[in-house]
Amino acid sequence: MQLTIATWNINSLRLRQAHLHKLVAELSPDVICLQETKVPDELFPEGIAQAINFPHVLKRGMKGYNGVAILSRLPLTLAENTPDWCGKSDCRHLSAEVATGGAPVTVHNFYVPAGGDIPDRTQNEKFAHKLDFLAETTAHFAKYPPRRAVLVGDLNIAPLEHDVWSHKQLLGVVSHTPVEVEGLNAWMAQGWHDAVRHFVPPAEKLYTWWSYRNRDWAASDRGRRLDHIWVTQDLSAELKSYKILREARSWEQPSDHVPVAVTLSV
DNA sequence: ATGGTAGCCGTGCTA
Repeated sequence: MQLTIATWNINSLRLRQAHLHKLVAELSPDVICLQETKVPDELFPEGIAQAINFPHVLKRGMKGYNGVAILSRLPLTLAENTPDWCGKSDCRHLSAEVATGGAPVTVHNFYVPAGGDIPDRTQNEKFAHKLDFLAETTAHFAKYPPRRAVLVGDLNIAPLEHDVWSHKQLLGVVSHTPVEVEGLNAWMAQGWHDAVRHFVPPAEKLYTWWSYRNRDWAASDRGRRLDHIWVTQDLSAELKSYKILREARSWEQPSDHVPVAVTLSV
């Protein structure tokens, strides 16, 4: 069967429930991974998953910040005992097994710390947290090599030169600094393959996020590719297509991120 | 070099 997995930093699930209908119409996903849901589990709007016919829901949310969720058409089994990253219990990761026609597929949904403004771990503890988070995920997947897995999320790093609108101007800006890129690449090297760059040559500009702090995001087009989909090497030959839903940045009261999806045979 | 906007919740924090 074909499996389509979408990822989206929705920046408040309760505020943008209606957008999920559009996401489903445009991408026809089987699994939707959300970040920055910004809703505690007890206030999670269960009705929205029913309304879009995604009966299987896992969520890990908190008040005000962060929060991740997985909505699925296919049965999910929560992966228990995943690490408490950096000991913060701050709702940045959910992992589940998805029941498919064939063998199950493991999905990881991550929301990596943004890292604050100053790219120096001694001056900025949020940047230190981001680097520590990358080191922990790298060590985790080195210890437990992933198989038949898909990793998605807002990883808050644009690793390639053409994942940002200006490589030179962003080299010192958090999300594109060499130390972050090195950390992300070390993580990816633990068995992962970039499923979107699989389809798009590195010289081609590719963005999934455009700042709110811009009067005309489309005209200036100062984007970054912060949202990613990776697959394990055993699934890379099964990749069929990808889509970045750029038009979502123009939806009414939009998120600053747009959905990304990949389809593979499983 | 600076400021710009958005969402949550309180008059600031995080992105």
